[in-house]
Amino acid sequence: MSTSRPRSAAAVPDKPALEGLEERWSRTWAEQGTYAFDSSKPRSQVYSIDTPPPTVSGSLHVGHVFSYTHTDLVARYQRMRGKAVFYPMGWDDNGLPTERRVQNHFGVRCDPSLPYDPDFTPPAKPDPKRQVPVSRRGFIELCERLVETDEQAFEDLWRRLGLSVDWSQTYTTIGDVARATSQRAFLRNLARDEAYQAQAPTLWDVTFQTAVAQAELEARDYPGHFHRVAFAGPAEPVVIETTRPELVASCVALIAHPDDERYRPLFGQTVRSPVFGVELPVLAHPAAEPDKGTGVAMCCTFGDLTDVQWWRELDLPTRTLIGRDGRLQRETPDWITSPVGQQAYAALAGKTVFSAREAMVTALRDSGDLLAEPTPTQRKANFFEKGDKPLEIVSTRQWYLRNGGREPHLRQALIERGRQVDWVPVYMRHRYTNWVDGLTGDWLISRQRFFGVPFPVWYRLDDDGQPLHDETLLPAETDLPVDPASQCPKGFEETQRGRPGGFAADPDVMDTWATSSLTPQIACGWERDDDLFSRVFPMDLRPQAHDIIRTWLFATMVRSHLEHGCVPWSHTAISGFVVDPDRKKMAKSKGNAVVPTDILERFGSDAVRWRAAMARPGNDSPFDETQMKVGRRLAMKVLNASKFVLGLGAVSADLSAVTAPLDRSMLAGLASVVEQATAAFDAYDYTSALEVTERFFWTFCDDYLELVKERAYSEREAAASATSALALALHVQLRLLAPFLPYVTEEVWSWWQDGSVHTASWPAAAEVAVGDDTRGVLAAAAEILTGIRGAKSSAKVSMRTEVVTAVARGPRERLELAAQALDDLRAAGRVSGAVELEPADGLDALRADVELAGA
RNA sequence: GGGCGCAUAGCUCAGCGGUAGAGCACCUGCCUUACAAGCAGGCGGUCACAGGUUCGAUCCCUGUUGCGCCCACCA
Repeated sequence: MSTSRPRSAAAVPDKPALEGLEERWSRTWAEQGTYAFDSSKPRSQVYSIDTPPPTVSGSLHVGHVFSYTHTDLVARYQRMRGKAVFYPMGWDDNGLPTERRVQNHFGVRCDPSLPYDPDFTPPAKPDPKRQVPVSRRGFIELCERLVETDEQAFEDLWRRLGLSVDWSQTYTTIGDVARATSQRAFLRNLARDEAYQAQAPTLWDVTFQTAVAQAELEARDYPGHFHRVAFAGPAEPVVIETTRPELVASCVALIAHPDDERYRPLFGQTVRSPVFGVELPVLAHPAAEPDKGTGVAMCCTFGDLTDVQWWRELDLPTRTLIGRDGRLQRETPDWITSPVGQQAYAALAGKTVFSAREAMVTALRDSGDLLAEPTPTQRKANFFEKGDKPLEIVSTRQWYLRNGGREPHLRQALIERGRQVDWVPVYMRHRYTNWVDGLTGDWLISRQRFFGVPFPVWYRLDDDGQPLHDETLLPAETDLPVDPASQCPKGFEETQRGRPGGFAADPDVMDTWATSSLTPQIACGWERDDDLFSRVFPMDLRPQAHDIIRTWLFATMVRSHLEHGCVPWSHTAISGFVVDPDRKKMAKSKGNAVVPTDILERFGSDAVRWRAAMARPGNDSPFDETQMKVGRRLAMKVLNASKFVLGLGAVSADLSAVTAPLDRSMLAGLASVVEQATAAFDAYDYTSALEVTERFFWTFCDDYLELVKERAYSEREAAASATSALALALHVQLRLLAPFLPYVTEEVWSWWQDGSVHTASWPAAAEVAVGDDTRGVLAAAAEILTGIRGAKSSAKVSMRTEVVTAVARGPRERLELAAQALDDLRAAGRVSGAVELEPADGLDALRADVELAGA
């Protein structure tokens, strides 16, 4: 064997077992730095992976276990191919989930207006009703403290699963590096005019009181009612239909389609709103749909995105009614001028949308303008994916990043970037293109939250203490990360904060995707470690699930395109979900999630990995425990078969000693398996690589081992051919299986080889190449053996039963192949007499007719 | 309404122009000194439906139906 030095087989245990392998080998790998990244390799010899950072305040379920295993299979294959694998792990501790968790755990709340107190200690007994305020910096410190334990638990699980991550390469999405990177990238975007701020209608979550981005929307069914409402027209009442009567007071126009004959005479005229008596124009716009409702719509600022379009394109006034807290504004709007209208508004002021709607329906009923009882309907409404109240549209000042939503050129460029990435599976690219094509605006990156990366921006204050949004004060890149709430801009004193003529910090934080879109830059050492960056970026692989193509994948593409002018990675592999047996997505909230530690405990890591490997990229797979048992059986079989092979004395060999046709035939088959598995892995088709390897392995065990063991046991010279072939086959198969079953393969490797199987080289077909002359010998012999076994099976006798005579019939060429392994066949079939070979060209398969002893 | 995917044995899935495959489950046997968490053998399918192309279609094309996911639909 060329790659490593054989040792004696004395290390083979009597009773190999799976128990204890995870603990032993994961410790060894950690101690020996088996998976450490070799940062001296040039880019061409590096394989770098943009691992998804799991949300640490969430919990891992078996779906994570599967998808992270998929990535590890590729990582292990590339490592064995000789690549230095850059395989970092991040922890996503940025954003709302951690914010809530830290609040509950420590009994604190973040108040960015507070100065940083380095001696802050959270309450000894957290009281959820009395959360102690803490500065943003203090809050981040608490977060970092809390996630440390979470991260340790996650790391323990990943290590146990056998992920070959380089644990010295970890990052968090709220740590210094991530904050500095996010702020640096933002400052660069700002300098290139890719980031800008604007006062504009914004999708707004009233619960979290923050703006949300298009990518975070979720349309859900929402029950409502249609209300037929009359506006006083010049002649007759104009009737509209609305599900949001509470917005009548913010109505700015009635709008119908320009070609709609029913309303054409009204265009240019005015109507009066019911209850409030506000005079409103009737206007024409092609976005109005004649067959919806009554064909004429009430345009409010803002009820939905069509309102925004009308407002913008028809240059309508802004009559904001709903505040950031989701309640109708308390002061009577100045556009309601009649005393009756003002009095009516008083009944709505300060109410939530829900109560205001009830009150408004009463008012309309009283005024006689509600023409029919409301009829129930199911409508779709936009929700923040983490929220539970429909989004409102509120005009606010926000930061945006250009993402092609408004610029066709940029949009096309980003779609083109999507084409430059190899998608696994390919059809997932459509989801990307589809999403980019459907963008309706730029990426809103600011959030009115506390725990996140703050915008590295201050504003100069005017003489009244109001921020001058055009006069931004920015930090130097070398000073990043900054917390503008606790640090002051260059040239100012902290005492000038909030004072007229002084400065104020931008109060917002970045969207969590604005940070996680930079995982390649964070992990690869962008502007921090130029040498590393040049060796690992652009990366080779982005593995992720299909539900976050529109968010994480797209956002990462945007950042890389804008900053580096290239794609962030050459490949992306999209995992499916693990679903429950009813095909529903597993989620902790649904109570159908399977706890990974439990599964690993019961079946072992290799078994779980085997099951994960059977799920092809992009395909959802149902969770089924019986499948885990199959993987466990394979792992056990590897231990037992290896023990047997080594016990036969097959520990060292060279190819030239393999002379028996049966042995050569087996190796020829193995050479083909190596080629197929390699091609499959190169195409990221780990499932096929496993299938072809596993199929061979079972044949190897059930047919070849049975046929050859008598000869291998024997003292004859022919034994050397068998033991050499066995040793070669084991050496190759262990490496083929190593990415899938890292524990048992490492265990067996340690019995007779030095070093780790995981740093051994991926097998080459040449290692077992014997030429084609004996191809088919093993298959033909196995076929006759099957016939003999079948005869014994139907006679319901033991396989040990002696066969007196056997006659094999079938195509002449197949018989001739089998003839080359006749002695082995006789031994395996326990044939005491002769095995006759009778050509029968009418048959297309080999048959065996046997006479059993004692029959 | 648009996009994408799926439909093959009871279940999970391969195959994708030339007479239907695997594993699991099930049935029948076998303690065979590597493995009973094993081994051997077996049962089981008009490859969703309807057309078309072809000498030939599970496979290619068109349509239909059903399922899943994504997006749009908020008057």
